[in-house]
Amino acid sequence: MMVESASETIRTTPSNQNGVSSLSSQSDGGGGREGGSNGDTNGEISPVDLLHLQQQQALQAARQFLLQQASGLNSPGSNEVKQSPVQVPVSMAMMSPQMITPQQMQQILSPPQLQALLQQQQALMLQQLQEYYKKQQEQLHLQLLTQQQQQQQQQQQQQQQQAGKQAAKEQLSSKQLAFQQQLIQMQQLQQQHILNLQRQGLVPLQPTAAMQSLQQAMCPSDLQQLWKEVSGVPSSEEALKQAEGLDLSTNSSNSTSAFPKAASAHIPLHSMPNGQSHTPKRDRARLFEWISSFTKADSGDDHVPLYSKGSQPPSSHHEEHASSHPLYGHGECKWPGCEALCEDMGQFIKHLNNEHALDDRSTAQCRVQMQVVQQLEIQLAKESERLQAMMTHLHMRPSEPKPFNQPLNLASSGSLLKRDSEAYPEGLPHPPTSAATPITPLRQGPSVISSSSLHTHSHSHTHAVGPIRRRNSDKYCTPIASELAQNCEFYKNADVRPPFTYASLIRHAILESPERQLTLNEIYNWFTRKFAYFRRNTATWKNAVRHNLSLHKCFVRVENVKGAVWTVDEVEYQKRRPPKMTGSPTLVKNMISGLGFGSLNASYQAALAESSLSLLNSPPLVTPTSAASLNMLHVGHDDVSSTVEQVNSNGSCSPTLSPQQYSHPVHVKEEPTELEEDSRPVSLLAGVTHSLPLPSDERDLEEDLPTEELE
DNA sequence: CCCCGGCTAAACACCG
DNA sequence: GCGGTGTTTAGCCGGG
Repeated sequence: MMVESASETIRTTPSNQNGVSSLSSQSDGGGGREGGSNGDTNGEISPVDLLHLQQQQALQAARQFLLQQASGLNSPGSNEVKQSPVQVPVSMAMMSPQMITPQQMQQILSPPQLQALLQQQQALMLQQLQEYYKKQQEQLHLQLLTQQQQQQQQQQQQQQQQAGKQAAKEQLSSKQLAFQQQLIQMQQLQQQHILNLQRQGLVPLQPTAAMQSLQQAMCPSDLQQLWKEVSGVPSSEEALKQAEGLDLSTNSSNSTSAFPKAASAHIPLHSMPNGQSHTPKRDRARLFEWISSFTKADSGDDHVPLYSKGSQPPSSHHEEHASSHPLYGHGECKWPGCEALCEDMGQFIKHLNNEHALDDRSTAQCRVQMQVVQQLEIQLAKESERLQAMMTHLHMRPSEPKPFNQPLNLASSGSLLKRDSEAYPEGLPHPPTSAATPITPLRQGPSVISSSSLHTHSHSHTHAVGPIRRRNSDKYCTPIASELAQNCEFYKNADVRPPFTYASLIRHAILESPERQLTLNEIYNWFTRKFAYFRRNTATWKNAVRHNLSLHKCFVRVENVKGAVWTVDEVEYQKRRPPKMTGSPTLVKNMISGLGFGSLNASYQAALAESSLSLLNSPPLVTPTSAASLNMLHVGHDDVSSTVEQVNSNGSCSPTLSPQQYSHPVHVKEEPTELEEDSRPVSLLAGVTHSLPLPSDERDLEEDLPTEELE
């Protein structure tokens, strides 16, 4: 009796984590440190870490805010935060603010509030960034001036000596050039940082002086050239194929490789929560808005002629609008590869809506553009590293130890960028700092948790913090594979429950194995290997694993020579997913409303990535008769990238459907007529795999299936 | 309120 | 008998 009541209290401990935990977010920076169990305190701070810190700051501010709210100190005032009064639960109000986890924070504070708080932090940070770069530039200027003075002096000496030391002189002027180069690079660095922040929704989109100088530094023709390099031909199919090829080819490549390859891989992997492969039509408008804003962020402000030839002076009759639309300028459309002439804004808008509507072509072009941007960022990282080395070599202090009182060590910006771009081993899709993956609120969990509430429940291994409803994440959180890939190190070291269901974890473990089959013990090992969380309470979760294996039809036990192994019946797994979830508009709504932080962009970003995931599913490598892969095409689920794995990790790619190929299944869980039911999706998609489908076709297929019950 | 999916706990059976 | 494995049931919880 005593035991029961005790366990009961344990179980009924606040389950307030509900969805939020799974809303966890981005990732991580730790993403790629492979080398070991380091707890990672190295001196350098990557941009991702920087963002984490920023989030922490925001959360800290939120805590203070919360405390104020709780103690009745409503700040008088006009802030929008007030428009949605905080409902602080009593229990919360009694807690020390430091006890409040980010999840709770997210629950307590309404998105606008969080947004506002975050924006405050962002503004601060942006300001600090700018100050930092300003200082750097000043230093460079100073150096430059010094060099010039020295040069002048030396020239005078030379003139006096008449020695004709031409060599020294040249050396000096080359030095001068180098400094000028550094100045430019510094500017670029600054602008890219700002761009990053903006793209990630961390900084409000404002045209800044930095932007303009960026455009001066990066001449449009270069970008144009880049675009052409990436997309080859501006035609949609070419672009699509290009993007597809890129994505398929570079899962394990690192970012320092050749240009087109480098930037790829991440986009689809960061795609969205399960089932989001279909963007509801009503969301398309917003998606378009997002894309526009993205482009805007890229191009900065009006006269940013991303792709303009700049030959034509802006006509006078489309001042405001013309100048306000980032895709329009100098009388022509600046959509990548378009250059259509539009006399006025109205015509341009019409053109935009007609020619660049939200379809596969535009999506693909947008993706390619993302890759362009990402590649530029990678390039920036390298240049920054070089600059750092140069400065180090020249004994220039990049900056004072603490130029301004902030926890962010921007001094190592150069090298930290390097880390982000180069230090991701084993093909982990390292968390991009770019538009390709803005901070996804869904992944804030790990990073946030890791900093603030990481080991909060270490004092007792109860479930007070633990039992997250993984289902939430399972429904609309990030694909498990990409999530795991990104937060691999995080979960490995942090005692945080992964936001996935046991079933999806088991499935992932099995699919990850070379043979697509694992013994129970191997599954156990995978859990303990991958998750610190599963290194304790073994009885509990092992029981759960066994329970899941037995319960779910998608797990098939196969007798092997050595014993029994478990495989995944992908069809069954997909069937488990409620079809309603795919593409549900409420899904996006939930995410947005539940998250706050700039999740709009993230959501649509993910949606975009997801929508273009169909490219990855294009079947050239897939056995056409594979019902499972077909199924995966149309059934969105949480583990989108698993489809990628299907293609990548096993060339033959007969995804786990036939355990017989290894041995004979002993007893499959009875489910009458389940095979017949599959004929429907197969037939619907039957034609898709036989030839490389036109993207639009595939998209339509993909889209019609789930949305038919929505619209 | 009901249903369903997910999690935990536990009992039980089988087997080496 | 013991431990591992596998199955099944029950109860709770949160979301739809």
